[in-house]
Amino acid sequence: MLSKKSQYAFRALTTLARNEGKGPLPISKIVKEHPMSVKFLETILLELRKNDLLGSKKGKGGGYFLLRPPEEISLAQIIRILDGPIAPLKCVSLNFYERCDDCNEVSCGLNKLMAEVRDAKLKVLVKRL
Amino acid sequence: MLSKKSQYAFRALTTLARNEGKGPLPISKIVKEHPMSVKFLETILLELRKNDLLGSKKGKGGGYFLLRPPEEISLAQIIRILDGPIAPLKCVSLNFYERCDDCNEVSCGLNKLMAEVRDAKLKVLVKRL
DNA sequence: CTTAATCCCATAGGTTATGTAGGGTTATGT
DNA sequence: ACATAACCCTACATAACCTATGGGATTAAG
Repeated sequence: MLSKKSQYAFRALTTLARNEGKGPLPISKIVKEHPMSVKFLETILLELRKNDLLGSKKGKGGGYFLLRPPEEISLAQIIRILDGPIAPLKCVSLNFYERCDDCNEVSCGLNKLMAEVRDAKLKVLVKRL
Repeated sequence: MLSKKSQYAFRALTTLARNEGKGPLPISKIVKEHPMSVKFLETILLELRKNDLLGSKKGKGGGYFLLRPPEEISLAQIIRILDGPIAPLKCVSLNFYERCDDCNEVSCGLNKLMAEVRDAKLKVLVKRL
């Protein structure tokens, strides 16, 4: 299940994408379009900024803006930052790999399937915003 | 991410599938093949039984057994019972549908994508065990 | 210089999910 | 009777999730 974090992030980013090139957009404006907790959105955008997806400008006239063109931003990136791995198991994750000690990765029938799931999900999620 | 519940269930079910037709298999035997908490597995198998995936027999010589041929059992069924919806959002779930009030389902760009993700996942998960 | 807008940061609470553990009850075959 | 095994209830520790609060730092504009 997609977390609210990622859901809200998706909505905020689409708004930011539509605002592309028009300077920073403050949280207050984003919330006007998508009713949600301002404080919660704040932490979300902060996290996206720390992961170099967004830039920000402080003070009056400040706000958030995309650091890359919208075409280069995908849901996969958002999810990886806010929710973690796309793969259903760490042992088949591309970006969050961890060895699993209770299944040997060679013979475990599960990780084969989960790798397929990962690829299937990715094929959809890498589409641009 | 797949829960441990579903992971353990998968392993237990493959063992039960291999034991098909040879009568009930007790938890003690399953655990011998897949080292895991007996108590935890107990609750898992119980849940699968309540959802008509498994049958059980008490007492000496008792244990668990599949209620259907292995070919008719898929990971999708296991996940739905133990982890819930396959779809990343309730509003696009086939088996756990719930209206979402903060996005209107017609124009929300997210649920379209998530429906695609659901289908992509399902295509893999409906394969037989 | 003052004010208002805005991002920034830390913390805390309530809820739910997760994984584990203990103890006792009931049914069954020998 | 006895041993085996499923069944059921409770409790707990940890983590994740979502929201809320209070303040601090920075900037633009008047």
